[in-house]
Amino acid sequence: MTDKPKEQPEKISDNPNELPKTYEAKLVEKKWYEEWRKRGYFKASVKKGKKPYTIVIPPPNVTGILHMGHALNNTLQDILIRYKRMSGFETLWMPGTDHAGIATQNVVEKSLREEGTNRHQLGREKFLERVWKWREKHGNTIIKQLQRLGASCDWERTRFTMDEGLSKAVREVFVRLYEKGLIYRGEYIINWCPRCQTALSDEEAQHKELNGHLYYIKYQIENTDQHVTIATTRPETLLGDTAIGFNPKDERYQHLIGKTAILPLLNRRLRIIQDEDIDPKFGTGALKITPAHDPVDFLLAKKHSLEILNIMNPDATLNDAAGIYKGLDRFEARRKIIAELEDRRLLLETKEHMHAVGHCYRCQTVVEPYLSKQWFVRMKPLAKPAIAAVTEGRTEFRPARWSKVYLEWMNNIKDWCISRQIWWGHQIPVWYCQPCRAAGVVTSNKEKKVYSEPGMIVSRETPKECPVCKKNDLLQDPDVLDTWFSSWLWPFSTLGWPEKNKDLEFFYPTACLVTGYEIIFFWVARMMMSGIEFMGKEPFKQVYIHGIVRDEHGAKMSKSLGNVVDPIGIIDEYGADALRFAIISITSEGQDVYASKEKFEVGRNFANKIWNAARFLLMNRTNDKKSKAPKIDDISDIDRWILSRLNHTIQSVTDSLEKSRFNEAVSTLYDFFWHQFCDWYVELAKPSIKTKETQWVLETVLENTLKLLHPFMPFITEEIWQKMPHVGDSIMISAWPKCNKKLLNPKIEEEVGLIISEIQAIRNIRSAWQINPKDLVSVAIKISRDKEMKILKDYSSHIVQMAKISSLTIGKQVTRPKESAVANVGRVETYVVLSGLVDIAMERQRIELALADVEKMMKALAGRLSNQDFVSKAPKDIVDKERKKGEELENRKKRLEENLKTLGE
RNA sequence: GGGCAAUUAGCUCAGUUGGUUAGAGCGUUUCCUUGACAUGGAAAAGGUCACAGGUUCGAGUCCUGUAUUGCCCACCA
Repeated sequence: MTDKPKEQPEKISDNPNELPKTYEAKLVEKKWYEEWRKRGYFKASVKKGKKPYTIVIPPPNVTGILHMGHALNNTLQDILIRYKRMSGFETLWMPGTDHAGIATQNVVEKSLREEGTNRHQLGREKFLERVWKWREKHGNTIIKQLQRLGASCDWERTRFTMDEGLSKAVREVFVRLYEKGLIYRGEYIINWCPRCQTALSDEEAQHKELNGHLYYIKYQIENTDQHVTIATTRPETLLGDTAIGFNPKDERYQHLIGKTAILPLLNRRLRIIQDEDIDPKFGTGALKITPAHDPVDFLLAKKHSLEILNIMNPDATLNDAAGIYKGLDRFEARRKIIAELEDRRLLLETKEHMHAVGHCYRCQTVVEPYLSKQWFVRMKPLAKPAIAAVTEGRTEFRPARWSKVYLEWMNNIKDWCISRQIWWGHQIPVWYCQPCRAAGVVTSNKEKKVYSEPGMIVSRETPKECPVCKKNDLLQDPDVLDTWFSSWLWPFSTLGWPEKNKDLEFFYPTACLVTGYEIIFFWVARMMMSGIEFMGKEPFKQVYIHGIVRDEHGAKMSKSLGNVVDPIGIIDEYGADALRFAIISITSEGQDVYASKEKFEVGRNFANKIWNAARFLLMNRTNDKKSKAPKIDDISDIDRWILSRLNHTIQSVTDSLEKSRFNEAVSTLYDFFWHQFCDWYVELAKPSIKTKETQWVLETVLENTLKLLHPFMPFITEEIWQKMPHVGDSIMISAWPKCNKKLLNPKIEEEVGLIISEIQAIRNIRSAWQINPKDLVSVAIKISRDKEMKILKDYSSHIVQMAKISSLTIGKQVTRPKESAVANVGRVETYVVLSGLVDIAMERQRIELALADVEKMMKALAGRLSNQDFVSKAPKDIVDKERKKGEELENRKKRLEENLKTLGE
């Protein structure tokens, strides 16, 4: 562990036995990652004549530590970047982190709490110093972890949403939108988190279905003995009621018109109003109206000029307006009020009631609809072109169904509450001139018809004085902006905007955004709007949405559930390549991923297989230089076969990558390398391994496969490639393989397919009769056509070798040897001599089973072929194929029947 | 309330213009420590593709409905 590798990666060792027995992922990963960085392979710059390919990373929170979701997300991006880099693009993968306002503030506040203090005792300035210090110390964790994953980001460009350039972009955007009339301030019901004590946007309040109660409460009608019953889920809010209402069409309540109701417990007088928006079918049809604590009620209050009474403090305890309930927490108040209503027989009924309750997305506290003055962005005008961009196909979602989700949200977009009552973030670039504010003097934007308040100054730079009174008694708005107000600028702010520069021109717009569906609204949709608004172009051509990584039971991974599979742990144990390979292979397009530690073993095993196969080839190398391509006529059919398979694989993997079907690419490579190359070609080629031709084929197939694997498994492929004879400095910057169509050879594939089936058939018999793998058997093959005769004769030495045969007879006149078992492959009949071992009953059973199988297929086929509709309507080639198949089956049946007859002879 | 996904071998999942005998990994069974690899090799067992209709010569694949599960959205208090 302690000794460092002293190898010189660039140099090709002369020792043919150079790969260590096992793959040391840790050492190799460290070595190559440092080397790649040192050589500047990750760097991107404006290069005329080259096509750009840009991806911006979804900036992880500075508080983040790498979880499987990150591992998946960033592996996908790295695959695209590495693939495009090898394909000749100038690739930029722009990295960075997000300051994550509330999340980060929460983390630092927690440590303050542990020290027995809080941010208010510390004061704003000292607190912010603390947060910056925290970021210095911990903010790089996730970046380092991404590097261990192998991410080929241009790290020298790393940005942070609160660095100077991005802060400038934020202020620029705020001022521009304000001057366009798209930012305003106002008093509305917003989602309030009483624990974080800040406003949240609608998206940050996550609705969860909860099993609550519906309380039926009696409200008395003034000066009568009548009453009206009202159902509510939040009885404590009745303290803030200022009216009750019903639908004007609701006949049950017509007698209430002109009357006044009495608020239970507090005995306040309540107006009775009528409104179309009140649903007569819910509860009793009568509604208690609490303007300061319910968005619908707030609108009704505005419409009917009702009094608006706030009964809550920011921490969700009740305030003075709550009278004797003052100081109680909202839920305590609820219990107390229910109890008192019960005592006074004002609670008529309590029903179970399922309803959706908003929760803070950062701390899971139940949010409170709360009346307060906040800043908002008017979204409809921004949404319009962002809708068109998707409906007109300039930006494409993958899988396509997400565009529906996006459009649904965009079409129903609401204004965005962007102010937060926390300290960590971009402070709102608005100042108030205290004297002018007090005097009611409007200080800015008198001419433009935009929102303004007395004394208000909206400015890109910190103003030195009031433009009107020239005094410098200015106070900045204490609120900060929503974290997403900086993230939504990410695709261009990271490239230097609002400055105009070559990078922006070259690398914007980006090619593909890779992200999970949980942030389509938070981030993707908003980037679309800002990109179009400020750059005049959609920020990405494609949005690739992947699933969420869950545990093996489908639960979200979380520390508290203890079901986390830690990617760094997997990297430590199995290697980054194993992690990358495995996570991609279990991720099919758009589906959630269910991860467990065992699933990563597949990746480790594959890496091990690659390593050992490469070690074997290098051990048997006859030449330290790159082999020269032999004449195509000099190579064997087996060689042609694997070259055909290789080119097929190149084509298929490239297609899969172009279609973003990553798991398909990975499984194609797995199957090709393991089951075609290792299981068959390498085994078949062993006798000729020292020949020039085989050397060249092995080398060529290995090198090209390593290249195809490189985007998925960058480290092991580089390590092996460097140890192979090679041209160039690194596999990372080598050219992506191209399919050579001339080498695609269906005829050879069919022939070798027959040989493989033949070997498998003999092995099957050996296994069924429990012949020891060491023992050789005598085999006779009867063929009926010259075609098969030639193939089998050509490959007879391979069959002998692979099926462990002592003597092999091939011919048309072959008769069944005594005491032998039979297998049929196509029209070829194979007898394996079992001298002494043969058990007639068992062999009969084997043949009868095969016969039953054939008959079943024949029956199905006969049904199809006798169907006139099929014969006349299906395409000719399909019908021909079926007919041919019928002949084959007929033939096979005959042979099996004959075998059954001659059994025991 | 609206929408979206999923339902295929014991388990976890692939299967994209409908067309051979529906595939993989893990697990299981049998055999093998043979000079690349036991993180391995050879062979095998295992599926009425949730259910019910429909379209079609032909459906795991397309349409309609049902059931179960999961997710997202929504101001029925």
